[in-house]
Amino acid sequence: MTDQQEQRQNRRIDPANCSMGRALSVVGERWSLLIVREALDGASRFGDFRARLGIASNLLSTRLDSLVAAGVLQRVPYREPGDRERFEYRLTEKGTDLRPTVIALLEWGDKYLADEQGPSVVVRHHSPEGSGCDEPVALVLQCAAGHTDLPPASVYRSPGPGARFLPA
Amino acid sequence: MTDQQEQRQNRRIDPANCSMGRALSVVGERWSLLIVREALDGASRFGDFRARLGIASNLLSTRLDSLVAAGVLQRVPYREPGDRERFEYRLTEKGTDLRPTVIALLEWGDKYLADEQGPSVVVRHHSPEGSGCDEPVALVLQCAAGHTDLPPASVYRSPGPGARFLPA
DNA sequence: CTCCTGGATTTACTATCTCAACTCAGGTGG
DNA sequence: CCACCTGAGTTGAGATAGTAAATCCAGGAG
Repeated sequence: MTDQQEQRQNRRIDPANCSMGRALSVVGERWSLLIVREALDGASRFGDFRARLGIASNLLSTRLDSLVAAGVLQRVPYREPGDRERFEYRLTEKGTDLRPTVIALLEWGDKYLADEQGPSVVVRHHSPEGSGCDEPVALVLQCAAGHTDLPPASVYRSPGPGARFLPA
Repeated sequence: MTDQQEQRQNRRIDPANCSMGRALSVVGERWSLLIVREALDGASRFGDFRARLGIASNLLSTRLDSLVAAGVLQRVPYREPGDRERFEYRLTEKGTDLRPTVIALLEWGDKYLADEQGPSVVVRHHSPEGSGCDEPVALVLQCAAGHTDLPPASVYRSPGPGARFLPA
């Protein structure tokens, strides 16, 4: 029996009982991750997002609301001098924790979909004003024993504490 | 002038000229990444995906086609004994390279959206049959100088070779 | 007062997704 | 030879999500 045949017959984790599916229900459509990307890059106001993304204002409105509802963004009042109170949308910790996801997509896009000139964006270590190394940053898969550079085949999904299985 | 104000006025990279946007045009809707997730976990046949994901067959059909067109999956004929020729969908390298994206979403979901019992899926190092460490695997942001555990604020986007800027 | 501006909401339209039913090619059993 | 089963789709009606454009609305500015 081949691996695949075996896998097909084994008790399988219910795919709906997967954090990735839930994650996608929050950020799994056209705009959410792009909004998060811009927020990670400093955008916070309605107009910032609108200008940077070219998103329709009604959609931006509903997406911002749903990201606030999901706890990814926080609605914070502000007031520019000589202007009325307005709101801006700041990333929560839950929001900034999407950075690896954004970077993973960015890296994949850079590898397979970039212009001939190369990637348009490079993520670097150390803040713009800071001193520091300024080296490019990458995501690395690493196991708890410290092994790194894991080839795809050496990584597998196993049931965790919250696993539910499919009926045989 | 605050950082944010400065950022708003500086020359900005055209957000459409970003690999992440392009990546999202390939895998940025409800099902593609779930299909890739199942494929990474061994699914390859129409019925595998259908049973595991509960996706409507027409959508699965079009999604598989578009993933093949995008080069994420490859359509390979096979024939079970006593059966006619059929096709299965195998990940290409471009497809398996989505693993970090899948894992990033999984980790985020585990942190914020898991059941009380904990995550349902743990990604581990070393294949099921193999000897080896069997330790859980995580994504780590690491810069080329070897710095790791980079706090969100110490990472920034800078223009790469293919950058296009927005008109001031 | 009236106009202007940023931040939305409304409306009308289109595209995409869901669910259910149907097709179609080949294999099997009678 | 023929009815029928199975896996892999296709078709079509209705719901959901996205797009573009117009409108609203609460302050300030003139």
